[in-house]
Parts: sequence; C-alpha cells; structure tokens
Amino acid sequence: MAGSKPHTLQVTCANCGLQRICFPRGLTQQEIVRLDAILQSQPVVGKGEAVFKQGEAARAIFALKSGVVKLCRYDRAGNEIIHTFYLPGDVIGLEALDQPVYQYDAIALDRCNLCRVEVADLDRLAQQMPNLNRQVLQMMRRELELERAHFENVSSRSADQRLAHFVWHIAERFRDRGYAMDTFQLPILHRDIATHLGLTPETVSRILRKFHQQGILTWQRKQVTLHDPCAVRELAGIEAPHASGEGEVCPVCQAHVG
Amino acid sequence: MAGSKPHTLQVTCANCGLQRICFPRGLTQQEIVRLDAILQSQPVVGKGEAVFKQGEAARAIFALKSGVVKLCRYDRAGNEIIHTFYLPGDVIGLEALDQPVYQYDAIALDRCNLCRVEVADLDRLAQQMPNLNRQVLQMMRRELELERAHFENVSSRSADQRLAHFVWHIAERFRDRGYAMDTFQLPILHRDIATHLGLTPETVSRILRKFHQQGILTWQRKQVTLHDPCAVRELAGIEAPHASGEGEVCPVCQAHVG
DNA sequence: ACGCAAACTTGACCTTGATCAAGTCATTCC
DNA sequence: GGAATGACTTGATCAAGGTCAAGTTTGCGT
Repeated sequence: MAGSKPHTLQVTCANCGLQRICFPRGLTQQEIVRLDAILQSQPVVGKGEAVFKQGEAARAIFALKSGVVKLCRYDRAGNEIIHTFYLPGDVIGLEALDQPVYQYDAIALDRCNLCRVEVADLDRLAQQMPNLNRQVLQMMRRELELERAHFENVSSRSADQRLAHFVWHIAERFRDRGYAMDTFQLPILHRDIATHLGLTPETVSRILRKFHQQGILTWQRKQVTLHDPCAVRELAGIEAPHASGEGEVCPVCQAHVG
Repeated sequence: MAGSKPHTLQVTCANCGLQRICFPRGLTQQEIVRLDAILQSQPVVGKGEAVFKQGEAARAIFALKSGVVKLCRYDRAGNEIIHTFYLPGDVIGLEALDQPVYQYDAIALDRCNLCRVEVADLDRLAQQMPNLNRQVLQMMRRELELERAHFENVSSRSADQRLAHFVWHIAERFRDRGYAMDTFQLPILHRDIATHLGLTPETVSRILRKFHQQGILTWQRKQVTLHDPCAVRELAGIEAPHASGEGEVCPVCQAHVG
C-alpha cells in the first residue's frame, strides 16, 4: 500500500485493502461499486480530535482506514469510560442509523483517515440492496458481542488477566487484518488502557513491568512485543485451538513449535 | 389481564398488553396483524429450564410475556457470567437472526410464558415490511446500549453503587411497563445479582442489610421495596430529571415532594 | 535546543471487597 | 411433617488493587 506516489493513490471500496474487513463484506462486486459511489467524503482527523461527539446530530457512519479511535463517555463525576478501541477496517458510529444524535465521543488517538457515509445515502441504498440490511445487522451484532466479551473480561478477572486478555485481543485483530500479531505499534496511552479495563495507570504500569520481567511481553512507548504469545493467551484465559495437521506451527500465535 | 376465564383468553400481538414494549413497536396496526399470523407457538418454560442453550441451532427469537429470564455464559473455570435479566415485554435471542447457533444460555428464573417467532418466518415477513428491519436494528442497538450501560456500572463503581444502580434500573423498567416502581416482585436470587454485578453473595447480603438499616430499600425473599427511591437514584449516580411543571410529584420516583 | 506539560514509574500505605468458615433460614421432596 | 438441600447471613481474616506522593521520562511547542 505504501507506494512511491501515495498522493496519486485513489482508494475506493472496490480496490481498498480493507475490503474484506470493512462493511461491504458479503456484498457482490457490483454492489460494492454502487456503494463506492456514495463514499465521496474521506475526512482526516488529527490526534485528539473527535470523529464525532456525544450529542451531535448523527448523520453519518464512518469506516476507519488508518489510525486508532476510542469510543468513550463521561460519568457524572467527569470520569472517562472507554468502551472500545477501533482499528483500521472497523466501522464507527453504526448507532447513527437508528438515533438522532451520537451517544458517545469517538476520539482519534493518532492521525486517522476515514470514509464517511451519510446515513441518508445508506438508507436509500438499502432499498435497492437487501443484503445491506443484513450486513448492518451483522455489524451491530458483532459490536454487541465485542462489548459482552469485554464485560466478561472486566467483570470477574484479576488485573493481570484483564491486561493479558486485552493485549491478546488486540493482537488477534492485527493478525486477522494480515499484520504480525507478535509485534505492532499501538498508539494507545497506558492511562486509556487503565480506564478501559477498570484499573488505574499505576496498576497497569506495575503489571507491564512484571510481564516484561517475566519475558512475556513488552509494551514501551507505542511498541508492543509479545515475546511469549502462548503465555499471553494462557494468562488471558483463552483456549488454544486444536492443532491443524502437523503441529509445525502453533496455529494460535504462528510461532514454531515441536 | 387476569380475567375470570384465563383458559379462553387468546392473546395476540394486536391485543396484547405488551404491544408497546414488545417488538412490533412502530409498526402499523395492519402490520401487527400480519406479524401476529406467524406467532403460532407460545411456549411455557418452567423455573430453571432453558429457553435456549449455547450451541443450539438458532432458529427462533422469543418475546417474553411473563416471568424473568437470565442470559448467561460460563468461563473456562466454569464460573457463570450473567449479562442481562429479561423482564416481560423484552425480546430474547435476537442474535438468531444473524447466527447459526445461540451464543448464550437463556434460563427461566421462574415459570415463563413466551411467544416464539421462527427466524425463517420473520425473514420472509421482512421482505414485505421494510419497517421490520428498522425495528430489529433498533432492538439490537438497544441491547448494545443496555450492555454498555451495564459495563459502565460495573467497570468503575463501588459495590454499593452497583447494587443501587441495578435496583434503580430494574425499578425504572417496571415503571416503564406501567407497574409500580417502588415495590415489586423480583424472582432473582441474590447469588445471581452478585454474579451479574461482579460481586460475591456475601457482599450483596451485607450491602442489602446496610440499605435496609438506612431505610433506603428492602429486598427480602422476592419482594423489593424502595423506601426512599430518590436516595437509591442518587446512590446509583443517576441525575434527577428536570421537574416538569409544578414540582408536586417527583418526576423520577413518582413520590410526592414539596 | 530548551523548557514545560503530560505521561509514566515507583514506593508506602490503606480500603474495599474477596475468601473462608460456621452458622440460620427456606423450600422441596419424600 | 421432617429431613435434606440450597439460599442467605454473619463474622474474622486477608490480599488485590486503589490512593497519595514524589519522582523520572517523553514529547511537544517555541
């Protein structure tokens, strides 16, 4: 993707590298072309800026092409609550299809490139493409599933397990997107992780130090490295999948075993 | 509803008392009649039995007419995690529209009456009724919203606050269904509450005793009474809504003020 | 390059709520 | 109705993680 002439690169849904993980999943090629036609706006949002804010008129949904976005809200005491971090390929603000205003803040954690899709356009399109409704429903269901998985993580586990689970989950998402799962850049503050997991920054710091000393994983600056992915998975309380075939390569962490 | 001849009472969507809070919300009267035609099956599930179980083929969604149902799952160590309690008027198992098998157990906490709607029928119906898709999406979004609200409650609050918030939330749902919000029957074990809130039964017991001593609320057997609803709301960390008009009646808890 | 602000680390201490154990009370099943 | 089972209560103890305070490091703006 990083061609020598990035300024001439025209990315559309039909040739976008995110096609499989972005919202046209399950649509025909023809349908994708049609969807592409309504994707005129491709906003760029700077670090710390909002893609949308709570209370704003909800007129569009967004596909994240690059960067990381947090979805958050504030309680009465002003404390932030972070529900999700979105990675490239994720769709943000689905609730707009169903509500007059956004219910959460979506904040860019670094410079983000997005596709903006007007709800009105999508509604019109949905009348011609029955598949799209199913897609939207599926995305919403996935979002619910993610939130529940996150709740299961935070509701009844130790701080160590929560953090391991979080890192593992992120690593899996990178893997699913075709990137390395054992080392990646993650522009998320430790403070935000702490908030997301219902912990304090101090606790996160201490646990990361411990993990580092144990040789399990390192998270310094924005660089995350899983030195022992299977240990992370184990700590996260996630089952190892059955070995497929020979057992040459660990099917989970892609590390060579045996 | 408790007529003298209950065995002759035929409840359909068109004349069901739950109409407003059940899934036909926003449909025309004509559409409701059509929907009603596919609601042949009205199962009864006994206390402790499953409406559906994780892994089962997901062929239907359900509307709960009476009783309470918990939606839960088990972690690797066998610990139960309870995501939601469904009250009469709620729709259960929406994920069936989108998935081959159920992802959670739905367990009746007392004797439950339900409506069963086959996914296949609903899919067929949706082609004739564009409104239905919107309804379904809205229900899914509400479910997501509820899960997020629950997460916010559990992720960063004290045990007292969690419990107060839970009780307040249930009370509101009773109020929204036209029942008294300050006293109601709730067939939920304290142990299940504890699980739901990420606490232990001992802690729940101790907090309930404290609330009782403080004259805030009582929860004995299945009977819940909010002696000071506004105190509960306050503890739950929920804003009092603006007084509408005179301030004769507290708009939140319907208690007389001033 | 410098300086400031924000992020992160580290240590000492303390609070909340979990754990363990032993009881009482309800409900169900003969 | 009486035993058995499971739900709930109560108390004593303990540990995980929060809080507070004082650092160090990083990154950014000038």
